[in-house]
Amino acid sequence: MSRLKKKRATITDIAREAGTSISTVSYVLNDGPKPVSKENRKKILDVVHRLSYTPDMVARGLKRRRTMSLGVIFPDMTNTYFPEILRGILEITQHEKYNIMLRNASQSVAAQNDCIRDLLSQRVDGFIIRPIAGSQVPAILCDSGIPFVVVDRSERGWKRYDSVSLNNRKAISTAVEMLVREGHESIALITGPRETGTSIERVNGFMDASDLHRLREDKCRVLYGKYSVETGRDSVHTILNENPGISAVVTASTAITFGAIQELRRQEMRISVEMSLVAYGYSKWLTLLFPPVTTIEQPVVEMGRRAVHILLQCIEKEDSGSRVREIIDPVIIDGVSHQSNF
Amino acid sequence: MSRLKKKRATITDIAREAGTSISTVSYVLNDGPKPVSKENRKKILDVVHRLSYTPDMVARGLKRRRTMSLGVIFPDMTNTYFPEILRGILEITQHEKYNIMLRNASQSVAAQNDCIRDLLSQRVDGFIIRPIAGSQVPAILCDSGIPFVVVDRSERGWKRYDSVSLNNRKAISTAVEMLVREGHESIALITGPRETGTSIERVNGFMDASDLHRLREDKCRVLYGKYSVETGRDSVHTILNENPGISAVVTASTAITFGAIQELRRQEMRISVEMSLVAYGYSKWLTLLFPPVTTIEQPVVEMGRRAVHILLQCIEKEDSGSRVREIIDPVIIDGVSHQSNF
DNA sequence: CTGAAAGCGCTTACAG
DNA sequence: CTGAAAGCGCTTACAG
Repeated sequence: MSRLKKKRATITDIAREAGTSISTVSYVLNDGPKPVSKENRKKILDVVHRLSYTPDMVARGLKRRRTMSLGVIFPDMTNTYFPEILRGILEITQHEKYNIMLRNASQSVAAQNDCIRDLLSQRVDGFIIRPIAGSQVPAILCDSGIPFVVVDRSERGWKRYDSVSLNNRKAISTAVEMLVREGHESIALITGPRETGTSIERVNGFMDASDLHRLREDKCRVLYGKYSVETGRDSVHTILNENPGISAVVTASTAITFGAIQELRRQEMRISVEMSLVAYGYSKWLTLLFPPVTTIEQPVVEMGRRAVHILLQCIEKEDSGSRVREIIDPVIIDGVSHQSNF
Repeated sequence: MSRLKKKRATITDIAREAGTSISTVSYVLNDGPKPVSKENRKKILDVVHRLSYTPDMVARGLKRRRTMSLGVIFPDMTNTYFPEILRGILEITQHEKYNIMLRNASQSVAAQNDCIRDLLSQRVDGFIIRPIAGSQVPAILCDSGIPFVVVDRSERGWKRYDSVSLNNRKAISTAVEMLVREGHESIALITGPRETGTSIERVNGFMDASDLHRLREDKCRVLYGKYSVETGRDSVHTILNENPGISAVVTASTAITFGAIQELRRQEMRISVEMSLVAYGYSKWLTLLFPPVTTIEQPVVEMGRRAVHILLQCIEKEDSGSRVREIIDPVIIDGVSHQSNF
């Protein structure tokens, strides 16, 4: 149980034991850049195995000027949305032998800058960043010359950089269309803050569909709030009080959806019967509610995967090529038929 | 937009510009181990700022033999349980200026070993590991002499090491007691695999309470399955068919709970009226269901926090001191009163 | 208070 | 096919 740090074998140990130079050891460890004779290779590999040698990636990183690690910055960690993106990121990075260094910017631009500075100090090879709402691209990030890709938002200055985001506009217009097709003419959208890019996109989607199907403006309604449970709850409350004609609701985030359902149940409104609901969100729990809620799914894991792909492109081919701007379409999950998947 | 990697300033650049030796630069950067004159300090700090120098943590890590990073290994990432633990871990590590290197062991012992080997190669200063169910402590981990702490499980060989886990036994007995106090005498527990340590603990908790309150064995029932939605669904189905006398259910995980609720709703059983339910789980969504479900919360975020604390103790004070074995008590969340928190 | 020098564990251009 | 040597960017014991 002693915690004495037994010193690990180094390339020098291997060389000594195998009776070669450290260069030769390195050549076999890296399969190059020089060839090594069969005998030496075997001798070296034997020793490597016997001493259970693992190369020191720190030393290698210093020498190669490549750490094989990516900085990942999210505005917070309490939101379950970000762990989902992370899952997608991790899936690819682990496969590609990259490390990620995760940071929480605590919803503050200052903290976000600290994270960037810190990660620069760690010598990450690239960044994946979900910007704080309304923030500008930090000078420190641009100046570094390190490639980065923006996920989930592309507002303001960020627009000029590689990014991957969701097709929020199409998602909401699809939701509305589904309801129209079911015969609804009086539909409400519950969405986030009025000024946020993502919310504007959602409202545009709502407009697209209501224009297309000539829904009467006075029979529809957009309610702004936050992407939160409270907003879902309060908005449903408002709708039931102020707009009794509304027969269907589109909820623009997972949290809003849970809040909305909660309030509908509390008011003993039977979902799908007295009030129809289409949810835009990502939580696997969402599809598990009963009665099943039709969900337009945010492919949030996929967003993480794509971000890594784009970033590794930038890092590995040093092409300062053209900007990549991916927009991921939503996935429609019919509440009822989806049940069988679980 | 050119991606030419502008070479970063090094300590040598700073020394040259400030007209001092690199030693002196290092002394001010580290506030020691030698004192530096006011003038030199100022000159150096000016240059540091002007060149926006950030120390190369890779080089520093190599020299200091300390990377300030912790390896974190989970058996999978699709389960939303692990991101919650991660959140707790990250909260502390970020504050303590540690990095984490996250790995997914894909529910395989072989992959788990690969992760350990890999992280050893990365020269992490310690490990936090949630072992694969039923796995033994990998020799490679013990032999490394690197400190580690086990989270969430403490079966088999793992028992001998620092760990932090949940008081699953107490959680379930508490759940049962709450139901007994409400007058229930015929209670079912829906839990995970019969052999797993965590499941055994839960069943023991169930026994504790039913013994204490002299519940008749033939009126109660324990249903084994997986910690999954399907198990929740199927078990409720079974109970309703085979044990019509049962008036209350304790669900032993979040996923089981969602499955159970889904099935109860589908069968049009009114929760709390025709069937009472106490859930053991962690998802914030859980408390948002309506009618509100009384929840025994798994303090899963706290588990992450504690794990880091213990590990940093081991790393920073090199005491090969006695084993730490923390067991975290559950938190009771009364469904109804909790509503106001959102 | 200051600095020259060794060294952390690697990679690789260079010479043989 | 092999190896001696320089160097990646730091820290720190040692000497002054």
